[in-house]
Amino acid sequence: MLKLSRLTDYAAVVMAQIARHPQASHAAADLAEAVQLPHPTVSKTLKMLVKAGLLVSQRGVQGGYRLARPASHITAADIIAAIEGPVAMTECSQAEGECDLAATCGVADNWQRVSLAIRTLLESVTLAHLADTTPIKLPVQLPIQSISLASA
Amino acid sequence: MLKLSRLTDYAAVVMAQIARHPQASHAAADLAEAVQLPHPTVSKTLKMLVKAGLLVSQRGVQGGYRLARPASHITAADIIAAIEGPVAMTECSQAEGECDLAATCGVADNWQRVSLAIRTLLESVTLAHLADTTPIKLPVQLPIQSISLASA
DNA sequence: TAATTGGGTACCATTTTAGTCCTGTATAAA
DNA sequence: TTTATACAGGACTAAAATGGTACCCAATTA
Repeated sequence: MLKLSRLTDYAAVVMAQIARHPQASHAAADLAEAVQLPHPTVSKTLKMLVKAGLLVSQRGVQGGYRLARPASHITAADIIAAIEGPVAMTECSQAEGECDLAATCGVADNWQRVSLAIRTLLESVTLAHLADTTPIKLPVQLPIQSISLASA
Repeated sequence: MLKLSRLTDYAAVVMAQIARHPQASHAAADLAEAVQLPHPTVSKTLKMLVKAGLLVSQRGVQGGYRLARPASHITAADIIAAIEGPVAMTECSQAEGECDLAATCGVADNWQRVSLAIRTLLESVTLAHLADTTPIKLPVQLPIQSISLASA
């Protein structure tokens, strides 16, 4: 299904929540309340986002989390990578060494191109887009079609 | 990682193998040999592809598998869906009923737009592309960029 | 009728994921 | 300096998904 993990979903929701009030410091408990998810789980997610450098944290009274940089400079790919690791479609596309089956595979190159296209797409969607409640109007039909046609 | 399952990877490899010899009937054992994967696993994958309507099978002596339609009319999205179910990024984007958290989610709409863009991309890549050993040249930089800009 | 080849399904082992909890540490206010 | 607050890090468990195998049945053809 090419599905995101549930934690990644949480991460996006939480990041969006923070992005809507960028000047404030957000405690984990407050965020959990705001998005109606269990505190420990939200907390775990936040820690991962800090480790990935998307959030900065402040301990102690009045502490909490803030964006590490403007929402327009944080991409969907960043958020996904923070929770799930590098965005890649196949195992061989992230392994260092060659895949044992490279000789008989025959699709590796083109899969990687598709993977790259998806990554580029995800890098072009920012947290600012996601946090905005007004829809992004994606004119997917035409530009995307042109990608496949390029090979024909 | 937005990664495909390993079986999906196998499916793509096997489909590409069949697509390169579209007129022949391919027995599961022969395909397993050709792609250097265990027979039972390849067999399982083939059954899923038949059930999804991407391959047709013939039992008995000289039986085997063939493409159900030309490789140019089978998409990457078809293959992924055959193994993993419908292509969707989030759980809520495939569930019938509303998500309980819809009220506090705040990113649902735009995630779905991203999901749609990816699906459209995957639908634009055909098995003919994947089976071709010459690379598809994807000019991803420009057209994809234009998608995000459309919201700005 | 016998050999071949796919269909369907059940099953198990392993890995991944989700979720919780506990202990430690930094901060700020009293 | 003490104390309450809030994050850091990691261990741990339970549940689910995944990968892989095996078995028996059905269809086809020689």
